Order: sequence, then structure tokens, then C-alpha cells
Amino acid sequence: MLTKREEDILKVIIGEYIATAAPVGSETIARKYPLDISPATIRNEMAHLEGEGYITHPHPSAGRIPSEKGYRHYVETLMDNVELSPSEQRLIRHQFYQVASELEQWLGLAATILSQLVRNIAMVTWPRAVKPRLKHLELVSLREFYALLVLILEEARLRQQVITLDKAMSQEELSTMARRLNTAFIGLTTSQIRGTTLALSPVEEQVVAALVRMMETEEEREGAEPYVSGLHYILGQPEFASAERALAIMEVFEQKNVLRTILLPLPVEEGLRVVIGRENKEEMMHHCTVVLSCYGLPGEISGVIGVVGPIRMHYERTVSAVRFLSTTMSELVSGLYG
Amino acid sequence: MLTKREEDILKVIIGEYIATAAPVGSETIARKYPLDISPATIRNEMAHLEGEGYITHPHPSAGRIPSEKGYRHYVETLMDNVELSPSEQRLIRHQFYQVASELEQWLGLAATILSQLVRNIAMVTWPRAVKPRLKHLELVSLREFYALLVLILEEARLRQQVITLDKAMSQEELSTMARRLNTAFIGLTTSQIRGTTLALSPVEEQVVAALVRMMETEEEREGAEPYVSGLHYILGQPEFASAERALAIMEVFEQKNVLRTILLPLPVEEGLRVVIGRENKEEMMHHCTVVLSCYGLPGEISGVIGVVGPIRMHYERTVSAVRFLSTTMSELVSGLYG
DNA sequence: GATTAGCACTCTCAGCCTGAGAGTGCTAAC
DNA sequence: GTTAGCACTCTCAGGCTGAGAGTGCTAATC
Repeated sequence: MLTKREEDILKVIIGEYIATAAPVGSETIARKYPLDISPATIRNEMAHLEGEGYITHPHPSAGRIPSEKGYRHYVETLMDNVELSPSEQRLIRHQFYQVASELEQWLGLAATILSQLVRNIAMVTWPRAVKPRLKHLELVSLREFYALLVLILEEARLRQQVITLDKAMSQEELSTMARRLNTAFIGLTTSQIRGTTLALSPVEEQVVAALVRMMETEEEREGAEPYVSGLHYILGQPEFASAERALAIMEVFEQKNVLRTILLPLPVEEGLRVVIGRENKEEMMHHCTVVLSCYGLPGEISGVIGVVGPIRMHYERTVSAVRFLSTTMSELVSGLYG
Repeated sequence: MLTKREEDILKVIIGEYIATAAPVGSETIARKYPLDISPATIRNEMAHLEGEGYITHPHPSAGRIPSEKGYRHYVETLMDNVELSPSEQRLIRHQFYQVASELEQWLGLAATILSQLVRNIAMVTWPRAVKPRLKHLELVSLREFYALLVLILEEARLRQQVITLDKAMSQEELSTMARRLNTAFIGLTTSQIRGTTLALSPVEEQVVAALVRMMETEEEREGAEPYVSGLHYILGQPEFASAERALAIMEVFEQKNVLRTILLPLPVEEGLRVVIGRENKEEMMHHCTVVLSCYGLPGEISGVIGVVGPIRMHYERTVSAVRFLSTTMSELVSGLYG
């Protein structure tokens, strides 16, 4: 167990280290913070903190830096729970109301705003219903034997595909077919559509096959690529200046499949989660901290919003920014589908 | 004017420098390439090449490196005009035929393939018709007073927007309205739609206003964000290892508006263009070379495909890769809209 | 007259050393 | 329990040095 004073010192060390990126010495603490104890006492306490594993030495004569255990303790108990300033909150809300009320726009905007707020990489996934349901389908004639099949799913998501037809069909005929299929399939999930018994012409069968295939693809993929913003911030961080680690991060963000492993650890419950350094499953992310939160309508339709940055990140600000944007996005989403 | 032998030497210097990123000395040239002249002679020739501005010294006792003028000369006259190997060509074509025949998929795939081929950043814009024309519109009821307006434009592009309605309308009523508007507006450009005299109900007027606004936005924006792939390659290049220049490039690619200045210099004629270093308008790009090509159906519907990398890039390979992919994309696009 | 060998000269770069600076841990005194 | 004092350790920037690479010039050669 740590004493109150040890916790104070740990908090100061982490605060200083986050701000300066340099090891923190006992002298510095005594000078900058009014703890009213001498450097020597602080040194004794630090020796204990080190024994408990909350801080370490990069080398014998350097100051102390927080260990991952230290950060974890900080995030869970030490950290103040601040909020974004009212003026920032107003500004952000304003930005959302300025763009068209389209989900796609909001997602991009949320990623941009968040990355600027925390000066790190931000990412936002599409909110996903548990199973895609067909809301509407449309067939548009492109030219003989070719038509564009457009699906509108719940959550106002569009999917399109060019399909080949067995016989030439006019726009009239296509529209009639679309109306018939709409009546039959509206509001259904993939498996329900497959279960429907409906007398289909050969051409209709083709269309339904394509439809089912598209919806299955939709079910399978763990969401389309998330919106990512602020990749360049990683290059400004001293711990990634060497280009080598930065390269690793960039590769993670360019290989879409790896991204999944970052976003996966969040159970679909509400609340916010901080994954520090080696707590990440993906080895490439061992030098990063991820702050994630779900947004949307829990149980119905929800996505993930989060930040990726170096372990030495400004946790208070990051957590408050992620929390605020996740709340804002939840409001927006529920406004659209509530 | 340069003599044949000087051109040979220049070509060797550029080839060596591209391969090794290190200044090239007279000894190296004599040893590695069978020009059958001594280092001393090569030195004399190099002095002349330097006088003419084709190469420079980083410092007095280093070898020579090509100047931008040298690269330009290389690209225009010296460089061999190679093609991708038949097996590579086959592989690429195969990859295109494997994905669904959707433009969106092709664009992403083209960017990915190109960036892997040249190990640099690749980008592909949407192909754009000169003026967007309405192909089909659709109205889907979301809930009372809210509807989703879906536009399908030529080139199979979808746009959607949630609109607010003055009075509650059922899906039936919306479909009827959509049919009426389709009949009136099909195949028209924005200005033609505005010019149409048609008796409209207040609600219809709302929809048309939204429709016109969406199409205008479409006209204005110089294409949606291009597909970009391979950002991480820039970090592997020795000239960008310092993280500082890499940062500049990353910022260019994250601020979408700046991207326009990279893609703008290409006149909408056919053919390929190489923009070397300071030839770029954008100052941030002064350390980069951009290789661009139009693709599509000239005059009707065309986009841009290209590569961004350090000035010291493998020009032969880059040019051949961009050329091949632009041809392939042209074929695919014309297959869809020819 | 073009080419080349020889050589002095210049500059970079890695490696080494050094002293200043920062910080610790221990001990003994308060 | 706290603190002053001090010896000790380690890093880091700066200066120095020798090896290495490459040039440009000159004089000899083809």
C-alpha cells in the first residue's frame, strides 16, 4: 500500500514527466511543488515507490520515470476527473451543427476534432446495429444487361453494386421488380430474407442472390474502415521521432485488418477504457496507450471512438475529450434513430 | 550540349545514386561500369557536368549527386522506357478481376497495388464527369418528418442526405413524389434542373432545394478525398528519416485541401507527367517528386492516378507502374461506362 | 589534344576523451 | 522521522584525432 504522501509524489512525477518527457529528479519536485518536504525525504519515498514498481530509473543517475504500473494506478485513482472547458464544449457542438446532418460527416468531423483536441491519433468506427436490416432497395438501369443494385440499410448506410442481368430490362421493369422485392423484404435481416418463400423469376433470383451476398459481406466485416485522423501527430512525439517506431504505428494504421485488434478489446458495454503499453494484445502497440469508448445506443446501435498515442500521454485531457465526444456522438446518433 | 559520354556518365551517376542514396565518386563509376575510361577522365567530365548544372557536390570531398536539372534531363531523354514484367501485369489484372466490379473497390485496390509496386505513397482520385448529371433519385422514410434523400449520379456515384420535411409523409407518398421528380429531372445537370418550370408543392420544393444543393456541392468539390495508400513508405526513405520532413508530408496528406494543389498541375489531357522537387507549386512538396497520369475516357469522365515520393525515386519503375495502372483503370472504367 | 598517373589537399565521420551537470544513495546529525 | 552533506555514478555535449573518400591540379603519356 502507498501512503498519502507517496501517492502525492507519484502524481507529481507523472504530471511532470507527461509535461516534459524528461526523467524527474527529487530536487525538481521539491522546487516546483509545495509538498514542504526536502529532496532527501522525497528520495527516500521514491526508493520505496521504485521498490513497489510504480517508477523506474532509465540509468542510475537519472531522475525517475513512471512505469506502466504507475500509469495504471494514476489512471485509476490518482488522476483528477476534469471536463473540457465550457467554451471548448460549445465550440465543438457548434461545429457539429454546422455540417449537414449526415452520419458520415459526423464521423469524419468527430475524428478530426478529437485528434486536434488531444494532439494524437483519433479514430471513430461506424456505429453498427447488431444485424444489418434491409430498409429499402433500388434498381437503376445502367445499360442493357447491367443494373446498379442499391441497398439502404438501417442506420442510413448505403451499399451499391453493379450486377449483370440475364436478360435486357428497362428502367420500368426494374422499378417494378424493386417494388415487389421491397414489399417482401423490408425490415428483414439476411437470414430472414433467405428464409422467405417467394416465387421468383430467374432474374429476380439473380438480384436476390446479389442482395444476400452484399448483406452477408456487411455482416462479416467488423465495420468499414474507421475514420482516422491526426496520424502526423505521432511524428511530433519525442518517443517516435526515431522514425522506426513511428513506422510500426503507421503500418498498423494502413493495414486495416490489424486495426481490428486495437478496437477489439472493448466489450460492448458502456464506459471508457484505457489500455496502457503492454496491456495491448498487438505487439506493435506495446509502446502506445489506447483510450476507447463506446458511443451510440447501447444494445441497439453502437460504435467505438478512441485515441492512440504514446504511453506518456496527457491522460486527463485525453480521457475527458474521448468522454465528451462519445457523449456528443451518442446524442447525435440517438437524435437520428431514437 | 552534352556529349554522348557525358550523358552516359550522368545516367550512371543517377542510377547509382537512386540505388544507394550515397554520393557517387569517380572511382566507383570506373569500377562498377564498363565505360573503359579512367577515374581521372571521369572527373574531368564530371567537372563539366557540374558546370552545366546537372550534378552537384554536397561538400568538396564527396562524390556527386544529381541536381533537379539532372533528374529532369534523365526523365526526358536518358531514362529507358521499361514496362512491368508480364508476370506482374498478369498478377495485377488478376487482382482486379477478383474483387467485385465496383468502382469504389477498384480505386482502393489501385492505390494499394501502386503503392506496393513503387514502395511510395500512391493516390487515386474518383473519375469525374465534366458536370454531374442526375441518374435517379430516391426518398426513404426514416420517421415522421425525416426522410433520406438518395441521389444516384452518372458514374454510379451515390450521395445521401437526411432532410427534414414540413409535413409527415408515408413511404407511399414519398415514393410517388420521387417518381414524379425522377421523370422530370432524369439526365439533367444542376443548372438544367433549376431551369425547369414545374408546378411544385411546398414539400416538393423542399426536396428539390436539397437536391440542387447536394449537386452543387458535388460540382464544387474537386472530387471527394482521393484514395491514398502507402503513407508509411515515406518513413523508410533515408531522406525522410529525420521525422521533420516526414511530418510536413503527412500534414499535406491529412489536410485534404492541400492535396488539391498536388493534383491540380495536371492538365486534363492524356499522358503522364513528372513534377520534380521545386517544380511543385506547393512549397511543402519541394523535396518530393510527383508522378501523375490521367485515366478514364478523355473528355468524358476522367480521374488522376499518381505517386508521391522523394526526389531520389526509382523513376523508371514508377513511371512504368503509373502508366500501367492508369491504362488498366481506363480499361475498367470504359468497360463500365463505355 | 585527349587521357591518365600521381599527389597534395579538403572534408566528413566514427570513435575517444573529458569536464560539466544532474541525480542518487548512504551516513550521520537534528 | 527528517534532513544536510558528500561521495559516487551516469549521461551528454563538445573538442580532438586519424582513417577514409574524393577531388582538382599538374605533368607525363599515348
